[in-house]
Amino acid sequence: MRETRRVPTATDFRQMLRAASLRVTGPRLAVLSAVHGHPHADTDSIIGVVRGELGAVSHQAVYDVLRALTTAGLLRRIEPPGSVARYEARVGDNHHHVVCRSCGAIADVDCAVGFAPCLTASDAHGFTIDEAEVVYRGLCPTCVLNT
Amino acid sequence: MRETRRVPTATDFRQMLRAASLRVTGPRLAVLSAVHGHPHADTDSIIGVVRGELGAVSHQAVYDVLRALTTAGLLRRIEPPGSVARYEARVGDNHHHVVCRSCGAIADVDCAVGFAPCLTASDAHGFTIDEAEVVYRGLCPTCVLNT
DNA sequence: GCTGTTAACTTGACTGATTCCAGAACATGC
DNA sequence: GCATGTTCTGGAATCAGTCAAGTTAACAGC
Repeated sequence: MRETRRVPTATDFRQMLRAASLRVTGPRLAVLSAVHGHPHADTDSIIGVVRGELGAVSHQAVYDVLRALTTAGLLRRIEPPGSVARYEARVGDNHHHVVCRSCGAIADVDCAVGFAPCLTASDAHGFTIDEAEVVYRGLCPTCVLNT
Repeated sequence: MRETRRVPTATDFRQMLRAASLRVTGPRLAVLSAVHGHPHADTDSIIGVVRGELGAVSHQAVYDVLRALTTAGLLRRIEPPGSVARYEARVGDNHHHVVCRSCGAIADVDCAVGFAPCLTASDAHGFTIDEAEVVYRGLCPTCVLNT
């Protein structure tokens, strides 16, 4: 059902940027790579990873790149309640997240109820709904053990 | 199915506070009243409403009261992505929210799929899930017209 | 009703995430 | 190569929310 997700190479990243008509720069490649390698990482971690790879990069550049890549659709920004913004590289598939109440760990969850889970709200007050984002809350395996 | 929701009086708020073993103070009554009267209001609006009623109240007091009432279960804190924290007085019933992409308006939505909508995630990575929060995104009636 | 205890409020400073700005550096089309 | 428009740098600003110390006031017990 799910083929092995090949780890994208620098060339892949390059092509993704070109396809989005964005210039290919060091910070952008590094950010793309960092997010692919560290799903659900917050901005600060990403800055750390990028700096580890490139040396000195301003936090401003990372914020800028993250926003550019997000609006270009190469990244997805998620904002779990009680946490700072995080980014992930899985885009385009309708998946959601579990957040651990205790340690804040995040994992991906494919929705069980098909592709548009709760899109059929009973009474939407006249809103035109086009997306439903689900955040599950609970305890991760580690925290369950330490209860 | 749904009886008329009586607007709570100051006496009701008083009793709610006592029931939660919280002291009855002016700021607390004013905050409770403000949130009941302005659902989905952000902290700043609540501060405004409370000051309009009581005169000078420190923002710290309002933050403090909001947290106390939230942990006591009298209020619910919601954090829509891209917006600051908001509070509402509907607690205890499993309902969700629609957020307008354009103007940020928020409305309540009762979940269509019963009482525990998407709690059955297909693969929860070993997480023990106990709650699902759904945020619908779309356009409110007003913004649909202005498209 | 008075009083002591202790929770709640005030004041003011502070943190941490994010954004804005102006100038320097750079990728890319010609 | 060169011009040009975008991107990056560094610093400062903003904004929601938190911390800490001291003062005030709710309310339980007399």
